[in-house]
Amino acid sequence: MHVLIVEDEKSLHQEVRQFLLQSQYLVDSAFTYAEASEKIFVNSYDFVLLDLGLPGGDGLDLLREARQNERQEASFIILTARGAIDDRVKGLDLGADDYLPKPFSLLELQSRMQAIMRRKFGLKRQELTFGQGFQLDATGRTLRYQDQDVTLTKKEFDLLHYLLLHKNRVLTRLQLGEHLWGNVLEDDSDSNYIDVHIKNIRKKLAQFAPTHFLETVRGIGYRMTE
Amino acid sequence: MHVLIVEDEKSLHQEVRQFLLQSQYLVDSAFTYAEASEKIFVNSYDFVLLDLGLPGGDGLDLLREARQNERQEASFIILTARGAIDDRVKGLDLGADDYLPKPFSLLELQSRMQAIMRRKFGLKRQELTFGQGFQLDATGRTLRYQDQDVTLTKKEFDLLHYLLLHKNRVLTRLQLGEHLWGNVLEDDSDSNYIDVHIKNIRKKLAQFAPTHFLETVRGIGYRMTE
DNA sequence: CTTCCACAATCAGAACGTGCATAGGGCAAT
DNA sequence: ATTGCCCTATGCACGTTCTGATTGTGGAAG
Repeated sequence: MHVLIVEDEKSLHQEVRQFLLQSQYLVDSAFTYAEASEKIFVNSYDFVLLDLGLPGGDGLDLLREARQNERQEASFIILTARGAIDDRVKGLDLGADDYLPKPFSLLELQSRMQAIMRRKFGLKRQELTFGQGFQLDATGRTLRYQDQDVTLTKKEFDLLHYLLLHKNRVLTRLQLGEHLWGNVLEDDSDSNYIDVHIKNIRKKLAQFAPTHFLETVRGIGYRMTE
Repeated sequence: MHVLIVEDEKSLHQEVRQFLLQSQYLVDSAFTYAEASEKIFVNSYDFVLLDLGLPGGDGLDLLREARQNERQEASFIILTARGAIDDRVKGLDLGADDYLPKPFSLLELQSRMQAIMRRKFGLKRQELTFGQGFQLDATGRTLRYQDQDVTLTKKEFDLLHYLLLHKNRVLTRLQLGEHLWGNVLEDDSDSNYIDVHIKNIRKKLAQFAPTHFLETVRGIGYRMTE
């Protein structure tokens, strides 16, 4: 799931960002109207969290713009201090998916996002399958092989999940470290804890089926294929 | 992709450098104003990561200088202590491509660079094709011939990738050495490790199709054609 | 056309680096 | 106090990269 946060107030922005990163979203940031406009145009997001009081333009215009582009499938959630019913109505008219008045709790944000996802994808959960018979349920945090449960620890699950979200891309140890451990500015390249977790994951999965889908890319990192 | 890091604070510099190297960028370094100015003038970069608080001069002057040189195509990303809004505005006015407040996450840096690249080249995924049926995916670090995987080692992949990025241009051993090994100006012409790698690449590719697209240019270096 | 030389290609093996396996200690949750 | 998870440390094995010697080749000069 790819999310764009459009919010100029730095501390709030950072807070939301951090939270979403921890929830396994891929997060992108925009602080101004221009930045947001460009990113929405260039990338494709699943969600756009949109603050209305932006420097450089009215957030609602962004929404309008985006809705005119039919290729755009992002769900917009409007964040604003203005409790103004007016904005709310306009926003929803223009096709916003939900509306969240500031201040809001991160948990509320999360539950609204999940609600939208349910709406969007039916009642279907976020399920990722791989390697003939494995099925990872991100919301229930379970992994199944055919009909048997596979128990993973938290870190193992997160690591596998993250790799799975980026199927067919090589992820470096640094990238993994940053996402899963938040090592923002640390260089523990001398540590091998990621390797150890990978090894443990492989060991657990190998009880059920060969694990060639979880590849080592020598000198770079790891990759899930298929 | 060739990046110049301009940052006097050593540990941060090193960190970013390490990360970018691992992300397959070609990295060059400058610690002072003078050093940076010279390197920007002499070389051509795709990105310049520019710290503003430099010994020997104001970083913004560097940006201004560079922008006056129309042959200069580098994208500038400004790195500076959080909250200096003034600098930010000035930087963007002068034509910086993006702005990153310290401290920043390496992933954020990467995603911004990718965003800029998308803007610049309109690329989504870096896929390069060559020689009737070969397809190289830079993000997944895979090479395919029709539907079969071709496995290359790290150096082989990087070398091929680099040649491919400069299709139809002859690359000298010095250029290749400089970019792939960071041998800035060394006359180790007595070593033939590049030839060896070329040979190994040819050997692997030849299993699938003739390799006339990878040419030797006698006395100069190598070239990918088509 | 032949000779000759500089440069490229090839090859084997040495040196190096990286990932894997394993074990154990610290720490948090219970 | 006990359990289980996460991280660290270490040695090993293997794949990768580089070296140096040798063979092969294109092209300029005679």
